[in-house]
This record gives sequence, C-alpha cells and structure tokens, in this order.
Amino acid sequence: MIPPSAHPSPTTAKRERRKEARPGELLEAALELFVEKGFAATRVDEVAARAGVSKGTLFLYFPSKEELFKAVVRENIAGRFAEWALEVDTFEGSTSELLRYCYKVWWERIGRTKASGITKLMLSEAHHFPEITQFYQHEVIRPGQMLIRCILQRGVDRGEFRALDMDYAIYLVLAPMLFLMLWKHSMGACVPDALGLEPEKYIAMQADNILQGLVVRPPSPSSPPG
Amino acid sequence: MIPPSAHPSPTTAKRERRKEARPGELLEAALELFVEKGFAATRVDEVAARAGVSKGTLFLYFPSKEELFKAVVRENIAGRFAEWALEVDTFEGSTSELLRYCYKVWWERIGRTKASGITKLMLSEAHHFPEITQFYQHEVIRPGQMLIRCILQRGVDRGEFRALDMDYAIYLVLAPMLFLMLWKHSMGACVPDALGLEPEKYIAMQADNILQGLVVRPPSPSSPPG
Amino acid sequence: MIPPSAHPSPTTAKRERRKEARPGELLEAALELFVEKGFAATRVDEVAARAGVSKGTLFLYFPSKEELFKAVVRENIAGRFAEWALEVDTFEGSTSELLRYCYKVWWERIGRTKASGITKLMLSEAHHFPEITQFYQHEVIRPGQMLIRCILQRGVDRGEFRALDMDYAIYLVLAPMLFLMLWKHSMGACVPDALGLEPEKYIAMQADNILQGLVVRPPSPSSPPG
Amino acid sequence: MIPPSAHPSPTTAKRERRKEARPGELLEAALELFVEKGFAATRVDEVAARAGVSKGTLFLYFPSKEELFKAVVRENIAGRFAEWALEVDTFEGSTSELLRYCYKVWWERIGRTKASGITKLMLSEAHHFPEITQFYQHEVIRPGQMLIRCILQRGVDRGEFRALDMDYAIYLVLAPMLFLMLWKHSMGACVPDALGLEPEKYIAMQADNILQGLVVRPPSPSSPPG
DNA sequence: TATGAATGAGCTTTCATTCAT
DNA sequence: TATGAATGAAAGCTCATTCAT
Repeated sequence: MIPPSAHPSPTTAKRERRKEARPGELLEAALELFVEKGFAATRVDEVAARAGVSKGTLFLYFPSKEELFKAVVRENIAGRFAEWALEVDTFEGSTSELLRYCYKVWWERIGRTKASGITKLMLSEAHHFPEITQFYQHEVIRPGQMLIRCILQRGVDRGEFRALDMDYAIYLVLAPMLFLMLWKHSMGACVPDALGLEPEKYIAMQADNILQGLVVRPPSPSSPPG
Repeated sequence: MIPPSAHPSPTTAKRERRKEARPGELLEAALELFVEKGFAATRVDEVAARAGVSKGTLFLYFPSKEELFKAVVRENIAGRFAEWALEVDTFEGSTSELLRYCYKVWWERIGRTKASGITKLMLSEAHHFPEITQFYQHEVIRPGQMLIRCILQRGVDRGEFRALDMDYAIYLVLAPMLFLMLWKHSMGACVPDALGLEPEKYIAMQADNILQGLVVRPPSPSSPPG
Repeated sequence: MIPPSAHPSPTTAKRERRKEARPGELLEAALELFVEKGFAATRVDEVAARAGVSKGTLFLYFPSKEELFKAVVRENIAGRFAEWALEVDTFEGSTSELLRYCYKVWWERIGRTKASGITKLMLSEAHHFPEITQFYQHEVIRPGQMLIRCILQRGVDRGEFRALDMDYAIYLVLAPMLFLMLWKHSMGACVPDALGLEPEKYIAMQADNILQGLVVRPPSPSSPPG
Repeated sequence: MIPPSAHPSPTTAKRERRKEARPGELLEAALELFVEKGFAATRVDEVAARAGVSKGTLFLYFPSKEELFKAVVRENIAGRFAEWALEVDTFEGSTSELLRYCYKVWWERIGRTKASGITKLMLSEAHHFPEITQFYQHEVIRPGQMLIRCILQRGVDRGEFRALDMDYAIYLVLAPMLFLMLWKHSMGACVPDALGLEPEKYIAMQADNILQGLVVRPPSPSSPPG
C-alpha cells in the first residue's frame, strides 16, 4: 500500500481544509457580528470564538480589527454585476417585466440573505472607513446604478418608458431596496412588529407604483386604468 | 445702604443663563458628535469640551453616556407631529399639492437640518438601545406613518387617488425620505460626489413619480401626457 | 410695639441658633455616616444633606473630609474620665460591686449609645489617621486603662482581689467591652441574628467570670462554690 | 532533527508555574494591601504591581475588585475547622489543658499570621459586603463558636467545668481572641507601644482567668488558692 | 454666611494587540 | 500555525474641593 504520508489522512485532510478555511470562517463570523452589533460593539474575542479559534489566531490572518472589517466588506461585495448585466442584456420580454424580475432576483439573492447586512454595515459605519466606503461606492454603488440605468434606458429606448432624467430616475428604483434592507436590520431587529411589513408585498407595490409612473401609457400592469 | 439693583447684574444674568443653557448646549454638542462619529466612537470628554464645559459637568446633567444619547433623541424628535397634523388637516388645495408641500416642508425642517442625523443614528445604533428604539418607533415612526396615512386617505376620500392598501402605500412616501437622510449621512459624508444628487431635484422626481402612480387620472403634474 | 428689628424675630432667632448649631449638626451627621459606612464610603454630600446644609457649607466649617473626620472623633472623645474617676473614688461598696457598676454605667452611657460607634470607627480607620489614632490612644485608651487599673488596684489593696499583673489584668476588663462594641457595629449590623446576643446578659456573664477569677475567695456571685 | 527535550525546558516550566501561581500571588498581595489600607484605599494597580503583574492581568483572574476581596476572604479562611475539630475530639488531657492548647495553636496559626488581618478586615468592612459578611458568619464565626462550644461542653460533661449557659459562655473564650487581632491591626499598627502588650502573656492571663471562673474547684493552674 | 454649579484628578474596568511558547 | 496569558492605553464615571454669586 501507499504509505500514509503520500495522501493526506482523513484527519490531516480535515485539518488542511480547516486551515485553509480559517480566514473564511473568521470572515463569516465577523460579518454576522458586525451586522448584529456594529463595528465598535463587536469584540474580536467574540469573532474568534464564533469561528472556533483563539484570539491570537485571528490576528494571524488579519493585522487589526479595522482590516478585518475591510476584509469582511471586500469579501462580501464580490462583483456579481457582470453576471447580472448579462442577465439584463439577454432578457427577453418587456422592460416592466425585466424590472419586476430584477426586484425579485435581488430580494432572493441579496435582500433576504445575509448579504444585505453588508449594506447595513456600510451605511452605518461609512464615516469610520472612508477608504472602504469609497471602494464600496466604486464596486457596488456605481455598478448597481449602472445596471439600473441600463434597465431604465432599455425601457426608454424601446418606447416603453417615458423620457427620464436618468441621474435621478435610478433612485426611484434604488431607494425602495435600500430602505428595505435597513429597515430589516435596524428597527426590524428590535421592534418585531415593525416588520409586520411583508417584503414581497412591499416590493410588489413599490414596483407597481414606479412602473405606473414610468410607462408611457399607463396600462398599469396590475391595476388597469379605471 | 445701596439698594439692590432693580435688575440682575449682567454677570449674574450670564451665570443664570448659562446654567439654564447647559443641558441644551450639551445636547447640541452631543447631537453633532453622535451623528458625526456614532455612539461608541464619541467620547464624553469631547462632548463636554465642545459644549465648553468639563467632563464632570456633563455628568451633572446626564447620569450616563447612554442617558445622554437618549436625551439627544428625545430632544430632537419633540412632538412636532401635532403641529404637522394640524397643517395637514387645514390644508386647502389638492392632495397632490399637499403631498408635495409636505415633502418640501420635511426637507426644510428635518431632512436638511441636523435633526436628520438622528434618524441615521437610530437606524445605525438601534440594536444597542432596544428600549429607545421602541421609544423611537412609538414616538416618531408611528406618528409619522399616521400622518402619511392621513394624507393618502385624504386623496382617496376626495377621489383624487386610486384605492390603496394603506399599510404598504405609506412606504411609497416614507422610503424616499429615509433613503435621502441615510445617503446624506453615510455615503454623502465620505464620497462627496455621491451627493452630486441635488436633494430638491431628487425629492421632486420622487414626488412626481409617486403621484403619477397614485392619482386617478394621471394629469401628470410635471410631465403632461404626450 | 417695639419694631421687629429691635429684638430678633422668632425666625431670626431660629436662624441664629441654627447658625451656631451648624458645626454640631454636621458632626452629628458625619458621626452617624462614618460609623455606618466607614470613612471612604461616606460622601460629603450625604453628610451635608443629612445636616440639612449644602456641600459648600460643610467646607466652610471643615477644611477637608479628613479634618471633618478628626473633628468627629475629637468631639466625641470628650474626656468624661475625670467625672468617672470621681465616681470610682467615692464609690462605697465592694470592688466587685464597683466593677459591675462600671460595666453597667459604661453600657448605658457609651456601649449602647452612638458613642460606641467612635470606637468602631477608630479601630477600623486607625491606619488612615495615625495622628488622630495617637490622640485617641492618649485621650481615651490610656485614661480608660488608668481607670480600670484604679479599680483593680482598689480590689487588691482592700484584699478583695488577688495579686495581679496590672499591665495585663486591665485587658480582662477591657476586651469584653471592645468586643461588644465591635460586634454590634459590624456583624450585628449585617447578620441580625448575630446579635441574638443580649448585651446585658453578655456583660453579666463576662463580669461574673472575671470576678470569679479575681476575687480572693470565690464566693461566686451567680454560681455558689460546690 | 534534534529530539524534543525529555523534560520541559526551564523556561517553559517557569511560565507554567507562573500561570498557575498568578491567582495565588495576587491573593497574597491583595490580602496584604487590604489589611494594610482597607478595601477602598487599596488600588487595584497596587495589588497588581505588588504581585508583579499589570493591572489588566488582575482582571484576567478576578472580574472585579469586589470579587478579588471576596476571594481573599474565602482563600484565607479555608476550612481548617474540620482539622481542628478532630484535634479537639482526640485530645487527651484535661479540658483546661485543651483550652490552653487551643489558644496557643490559634495564636500560632491565625492570630500572629496575616490571616488575622482578615478578621480585622471583615469587622471593618462588614457593611460594604453584606453578602460576604453572611458568608463569613456561616463559614467562620459559626464553626468557630461550635468548636468553642464543644470544648466547653467537654469540660462540663467531664465534671471539670461548672454548668454554663453555653450561648454566652462561648464569648468568654472568643472575645479575648478577637480583641487581640483587632488591637494588633489597628492601634498596634499606629501606636507601636500600644503593643507593648506581649501576646503570649496576654493570652496566658486571659486563659488563666477564664479557667479560674470555669473550673469546679479552683485548683487554679497558675495561681493556687490562697 | 450660604449656595450649588463647576472642576479635574483619579479610580475601576475594558479590550485590541503582542509574544513567548 | 496556533495559543492564550499578558499588556497598557484609553474609556466612563465619581467625588472632594473650589469659587462666583
């Protein structure tokens, strides 16, 4: 038989895996805690403990709490915009349908996942981390706005939407999403009934209303003209 | 003997005035710093220094940093809702005009003042202060939502707006305001051009769009049908 | 009628009286609090409040908390030893009777009054106030020991007591008294049943026992010889 | 490769030893300082410094100054009563001898060691720590009284001592010990000649006197009947 | 004389960070 | 690589003391 050292024993393998997984586990733990409690109120011991390592080990991977924070944000920002842009480009159907589809997809992939916590984090702690805020602005906000702009432009170009001042129109789409994420992570976490709000219903109504304002002839998709 | 001066000497007056002014000065300083730096990163010495007193003096008026924070929140949300409700009740004109008027007034009295920082603060620090979050929910959020609901109901009752699911419609109005406040105090504070966004223009477009979705026959206030 | 300014109005009189009484009231309050809580844990505000004056006023009469403490001790030490020495000198009756009488008188005038708190105070805080401890030693301890020595010597001289090493015999009398005062003010204040101990009974037994050891022929007062 | 040394290197050993020794060193230092200066006047930095560690380290082992105090008390009263009870039970000889033996042993093991400072501490600070005072009452005072009661009862049972009201008789034995500890740690610390008092001689006389009061026929051990 | 607002040194406690093992 | 004991700067808060009125 091949001597044990040749291929990693299960234990070793596990170890190796763990070792490589360490930073990821730490980032995971840190994300949760930063979102839950904010930057200042999160203790590095807690992060380490939740990741199942010692405090010292954390500092082996991240030179400081601030760098840990930055890494958390960087890690979780991950530009999926290319992929999404492709989806938008290849979408077949009306732009109203596209917009609704985007809201739906956003809610499933971001809004209702832990990823939304990042946004809460960024908005809450922006002033402490100008550098990373700028980074966020470039990597997330701008591409996101670009994507929205593309969608709206598609509507205008195809004669579905009225003419729009794009620089401001994008916020029609953006504001409801940001609001929802924040609401969920702040008030929603403390005042349970503050989230009597059903996200899907909320999104549907926001989309309806936006579209009613946007489409050229309001053959309002959900509520036909009276 | 020299008769006591009929009115208090300037010095006395000054002292008295200062004494009465102290809590206000401290709250002002605290508001600024909390908004600038968040709860944890604000040092009580700093607050005291900015108010022109010593650390000890601060604790003469507020028993703890946390109570100071609560006082700041309480102070800055003082029931202006009664006054506003009256304005709404006595408003003469179309409900569309009323809504626009409300946005304008909100921006002037809250949105663009330091008071908007409170909202940012509350949303960012909600988890540290469940108690005060609840308080905020009761004293600010709920009355605010009530007011919006009244406005929308007025529109519906007068046949100006279509039928609405009120529980969700209020967010059509609320979300854009909250978004603006947050944007201004987080991204806006770091990435100056993130606020290339002109608030007045932003508000106008949001109002336009909402109304276009709300009014029965879209004699769209700003963009007449082509 | 005589104009009010001619003789002090009742109010004025009261004021005057109060004014003169101030230091006394402060010392009274301070004694109570120092005994209750110790030197460090006693706040000067509390002393002032209990005396019904402002903190500033306290410092008008006593330049510091330490001086207040010293004044409290000095005030309450008051040599009543001259008077007692006279009582001892003129006592008619057996020395056993004298000793019992002294215990009784001590308990009534010192042991069970607030004055006993001073002893507790002195013993507890001695190390903080070497100066006043020395003073206490000279003004209280030594005269007290002297008095006891006189009593015992009287017994020896009259052939009632056996020969004694006076330097140590005095502690036979002293220790039970000190013990009782301390017990009452420390354990007794916290563990109520620690004072199931009835002082009069305790004293009686201690006196009995001491005397049984002292008198030449032990016609033991309470338990006749077998 | 160089084989790992068979026994831990001296350095390692030292570290390990230190780690385990820390709490003990801190308790030792705390005991000394609390006894010297009282609870309030003792600074945690001082305790840490005397133990040769930093302030932070102290809080690694004791969550607060108060808990440190409690630990000091607990540590120093450790149930030596069981052992003593055994000594009493198995003692061979007269009860008078037993009592003298107990005094001697007490002085050597407690009275003249730092442990006696704990008593001083407890009596002085009792009011600050009702909880620990109760603890002390249960764990030290009560067992101590029990032991004394056993001794006296032994005397009575064997016909050596006269009939006694045990609830009060125990204080005949207890009071002289407590007095001595207090004296030593308060007056004795300030007024050196206040301790001209030789403890052994003091104890001997107290024991003599007590026994003379207790034994049925006063074949007084030190002073034969005249 | 009396006040009480103001002070600031000094305390306990926390926690990110280091480093010997 | 991983540990966790140790650190010490910095924070919140207290309270004896001062002083303008």
